[in-house]
Amino acid sequence: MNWTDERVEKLKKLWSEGLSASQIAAQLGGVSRNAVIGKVHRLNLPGRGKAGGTQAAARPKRPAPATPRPSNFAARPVTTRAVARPAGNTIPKEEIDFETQAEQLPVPANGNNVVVPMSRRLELTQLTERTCKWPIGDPLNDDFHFCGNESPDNSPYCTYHQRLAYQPSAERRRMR
DNA sequence: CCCTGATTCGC
DNA sequence: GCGAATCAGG
Repeated sequence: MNWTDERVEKLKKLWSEGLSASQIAAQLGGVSRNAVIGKVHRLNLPGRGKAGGTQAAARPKRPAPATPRPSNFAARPVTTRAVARPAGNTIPKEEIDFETQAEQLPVPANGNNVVVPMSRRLELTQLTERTCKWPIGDPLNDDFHFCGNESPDNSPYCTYHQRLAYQPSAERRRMR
């Protein structure tokens, strides 16, 4: 597809709004994210400094053409060190007042321990073949998003939303 | 593996 | 000028 003036304008606009190259490519259509990035560079648009999700600056221009290795020298064993990390926590502030918790979760105690998974809050343009496409929220609202959790094989939904989507007759009868 | 942007280079 | 391949990083 050609880079018409309109498309270039849209590119500039979306890029300035901070959308990622792949998102822009998805909106423009007919181009890859590489094409978008290439065009951005050719237009001399400001790249993404440290914000959003890119670094890769100050790289050596050359990937080192060919290593002139002395034949009497064996390849040096690269020593990689594993550093112990502080281990980030994912503690969801459990400050629940036990006297106030009249009703915790509406989970039916009929045997299945179904837990509503946390969604990844993906936007439409970020969905891939492996992401759950279960819509959450009002499409007219600006907090509309998709589940985005991993879906098995080629299924459009994750294992949780699969059940909601297809509701096996046997399971449906047991409900409520 | 998913994603991000950056760079190179044959076309 | 274009963008796939590749690279580097989260």
